[in-house]
Amino acid sequence: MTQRRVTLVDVAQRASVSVATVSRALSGDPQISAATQLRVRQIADVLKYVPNVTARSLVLQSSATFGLMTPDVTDPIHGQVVTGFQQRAAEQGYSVILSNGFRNAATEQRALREFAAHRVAGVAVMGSVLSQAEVKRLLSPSPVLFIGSDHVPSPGADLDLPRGCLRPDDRDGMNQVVDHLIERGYGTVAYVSGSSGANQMIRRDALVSALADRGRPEPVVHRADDLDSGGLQVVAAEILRGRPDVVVCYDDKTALILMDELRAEGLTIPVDIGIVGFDDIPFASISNPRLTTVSQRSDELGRHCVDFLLATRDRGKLPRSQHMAVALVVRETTPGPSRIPKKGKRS
Amino acid sequence: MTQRRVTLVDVAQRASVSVATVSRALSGDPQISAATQLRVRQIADVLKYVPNVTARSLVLQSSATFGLMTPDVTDPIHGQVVTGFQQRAAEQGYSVILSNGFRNAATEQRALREFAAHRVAGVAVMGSVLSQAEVKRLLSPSPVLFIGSDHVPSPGADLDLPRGCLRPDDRDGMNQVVDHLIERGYGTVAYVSGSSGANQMIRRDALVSALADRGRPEPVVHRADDLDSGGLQVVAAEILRGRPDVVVCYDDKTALILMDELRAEGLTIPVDIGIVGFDDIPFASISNPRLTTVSQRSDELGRHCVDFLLATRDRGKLPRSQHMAVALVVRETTPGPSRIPKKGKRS
DNA sequence: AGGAGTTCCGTAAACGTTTGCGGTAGATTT
DNA sequence: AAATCTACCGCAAACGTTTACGGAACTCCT
Repeated sequence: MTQRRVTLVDVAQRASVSVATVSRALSGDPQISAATQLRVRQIADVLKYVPNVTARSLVLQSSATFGLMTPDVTDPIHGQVVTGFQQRAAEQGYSVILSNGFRNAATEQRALREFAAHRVAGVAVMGSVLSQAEVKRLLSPSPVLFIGSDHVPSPGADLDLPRGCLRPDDRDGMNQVVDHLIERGYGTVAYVSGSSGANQMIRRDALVSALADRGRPEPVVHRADDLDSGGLQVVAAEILRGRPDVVVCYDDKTALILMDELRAEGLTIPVDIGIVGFDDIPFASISNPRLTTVSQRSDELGRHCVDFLLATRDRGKLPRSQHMAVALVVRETTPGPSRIPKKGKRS
Repeated sequence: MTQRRVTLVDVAQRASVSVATVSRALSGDPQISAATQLRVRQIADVLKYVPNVTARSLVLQSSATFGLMTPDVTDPIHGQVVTGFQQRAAEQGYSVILSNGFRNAATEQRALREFAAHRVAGVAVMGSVLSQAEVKRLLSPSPVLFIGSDHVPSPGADLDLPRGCLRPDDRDGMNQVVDHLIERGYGTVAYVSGSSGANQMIRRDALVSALADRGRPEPVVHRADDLDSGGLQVVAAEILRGRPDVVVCYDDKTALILMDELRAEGLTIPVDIGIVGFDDIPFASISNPRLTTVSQRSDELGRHCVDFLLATRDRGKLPRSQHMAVALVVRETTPGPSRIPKKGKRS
């Protein structure tokens, strides 16, 4: 804390060259002779020189830093995205500033302002309660990428695709789910939404479309706003009254909590009722019974985000919005309404 | 991307004052008249001025930024610490750069160097595979705080306490666990370690001490290095042979996976065997059966970390190492060896 | 009326980099 | 021997802040 950190001038003095030469030598500028480069590098090494990125950012007018805002890293699905994002960013020499928005407008605004103050090279936002316009306004002119947002073209539209959104292919996922449900002989299906705003609607709509496309009756949808404080308890009660054959949930977290509530109500899964989740978080594969869900490579999504941002830097504008591939993974919570699950190894 | 961002100069020109005045006005310096302050603030507002923290950091020789290195945010327990850390940091006007070390020495070194390059105001490190000395060396002179490390005084020592470590009170936790186990009539107990290095030893030692203090036989300890790729499968097989009454696990994640493996082997929990975890991650309370575990407020731990770091800034040296309070929460996996669990509401 | 205080603001240096431009020395050509 | 070229390197400006210091204008006292 007290001693000064070693700077370029220290290295320069020790090497009897100018700071310019040191800077160039360390960056491998061919203008500097190989001999000098080596010598400078060695001296920088023994002096334990660490470049000051804030100074560098200042002159370069851009910091090798990305901002990443999530509702809450505690959620496994967010954690995976964050991990992938940070990992890929590090590979490309970028740091990432993390901020939790907690689905609170004021907190999110503060977080985005913080990113702007840091002059980040780009920002990825997931599950914001703010409008995309406001987010862009706060961050401008840094490129922003929306993870799991809805400005993604429907299969019909082709021209003038929206840009800067990345989300799992809910439509495909729900199609797979419904096909599976039909094959297993389920009749009535219910849907229970999670807590995140616009996000869940997309997924819900994907389910109702999938059902409709196959001539199936509409699902009854239950809405749970507050997952953590017993919001699913009332949903469980509703479901107990309705008694659908299977309930598909907004995400695995919702599904897992719901399973607990349903068990508390005396139901046994999957004998009395089937459950399907979405995301395939790690705990989905070790729950009891193991959860059938649609798997998305969230870490890949995170990694892809920084590639998106990097491409923006190179090409000047954000790439087109994209869907990430998903895949249904059938486990133990959807054996078919009449079949009794058999104990055994994992799927 | 293309347009320039508004700086102090822009505001100064518009307000017909000097940049110094603008700077002071925005920071509420009493040297500037109230009238001028108001006017400057308004102009800064309409111009949407956002201060450039990299420039500020450069002149202040310290960036309002903390570094936080975790093995992997995907782990819920780490996610909670990160969340608490970031939240408290934001409250204090600090940003946090997140980096995953993945328990890989080279990756961790890169991450720490990155922190040093950012001239962070402090760093919190959890679950590193590097030695504390090396971490300090890489980061010097920034203060470093070790989360879950072992330089914590044993209850005997009092003088010259080590500094800069924060971890849950494993000893107290394991005492509570063992008391509970005895009360419930468990006889033989096994321990299975997780994957994190020095960390798990502390917890294991806490368990064996707790057992020894109460005149109980030593636990047989199983070691699982690789949680994700079936490392617990062989442990489950071992346990099947040993058939202890109860197995206490390094953490909830280990416990939950082990439960799954044990079920796959045909055991039913808790009738055939009891399980206790550590951490009380969210999924511990909704597993089937619900996991009894010792709860630590990981988010509080994270928050406390930034207070630690802040205190270091003010007082010049790191505060003494501390234990965080923990509390046993009894749920359904330890009803006693003979009792059959009854269905019902959560504990 | 002149000096001392007070209040308010501007000047300029500094933080550690990067990089365009110019310069020097030696080598090569005329 | 003068001129051109090449290879290497230094000078200095710039990035956007903060803050010590000085200075102008005004008030108040004697």
